[in-house]
This record gives sequence, C-alpha cells and structure tokens, in this order.
Amino acid sequence: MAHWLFKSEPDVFGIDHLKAMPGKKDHWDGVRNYQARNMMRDQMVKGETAFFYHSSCPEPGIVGTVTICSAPYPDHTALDPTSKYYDPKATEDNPRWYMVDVRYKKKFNRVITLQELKETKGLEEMPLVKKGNRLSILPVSEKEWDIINGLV
DNA sequence: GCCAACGTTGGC
DNA sequence: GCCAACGTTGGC
Repeated sequence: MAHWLFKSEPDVFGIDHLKAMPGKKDHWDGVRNYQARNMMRDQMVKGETAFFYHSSCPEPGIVGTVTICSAPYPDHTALDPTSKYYDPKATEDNPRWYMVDVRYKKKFNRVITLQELKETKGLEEMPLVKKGNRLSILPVSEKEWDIINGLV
C-alpha cells in the first residue's frame, strides 16, 4: 500500500482539529490542483496511511499520521456557491475535483520539522524537501515512510 | 511582508 | 499552441 503526505495550515485545519471531529475523521476538501487531484482520484486507496504536515506556520513539519478511510469521491464544495472552494466550472456530471475521507491515527510527541527532514539521510529525493514544491498532496515511498517514523 | 517557484488563464 | 500576466503557495 502506498503512503502519502497531506499539507494543511494548522490555523485553518490542523491535526488537533481532525482529532476533535466526530469519529476523528473528516473529508479532505479543497484540493484545487490537477496534479494533486490526479493522485487523489486515481491512486489513493481506502486503508492507506499518510503523514499530516503543517505548513505556513512557525514550525512547519510532520505532526502525525492519518488513515485514508474512503474511496475518492467528488468534492461537493466545488458545487457550493457559498463555499470558498466553489468552482463555477464544476458540475454534477463533471465534478472536476475530488476528495477522500481521512481519520486521525496518531499525533507524534514532537514535530518532525522540515529542517530536520532536509537534514535526514535517505530523504533527499522527497519532493517535500525540494525547492519550489507547492503540491498539497505528495507521495511518500515505503523507505521514506519508515525513515520518518523512525525519527519520532 | 518578501519573494521564488510554480500553475492557470486568456489573448493572439 | 505560445507566452505574458496574474494568482497562489509557503518558507523565511
């Protein structure tokens, strides 16, 4: 099974928000980038695990893990004119954007900072540590998954 | 708040 | 199909 990384701004929706949701799960809406959507729609499988990453905050880094607990399905916020994720080009027949549900799995006892990830041997090829990457959904290899879990 | 690095849009 | 303009992301 593949592994993933989900980025989110902790001020908007951090791992503690997810943990506080009913059933400790929520839908991961608002992905509005085609590359991220394609990975989500075409490759994600229920039961796979992912890192939860906090971005645009004082200490950017990986804060825990989540489980993908649904198959990909259309992101209905794209059809809602009152949503900040509304997309006038999305329709019922052609939803354009997709999402999955994620469930809180674990919060690490510390933040594995971006800085630390950059300095860790074996993670050099992670898109996350490379310059200019802005995708909110990223694939994580089995090797990288193990290395990062070993840092905690 | 700055700015680099993208991605998207739209005129041609 | 090119490409300039514009918008967004996200670390610092």
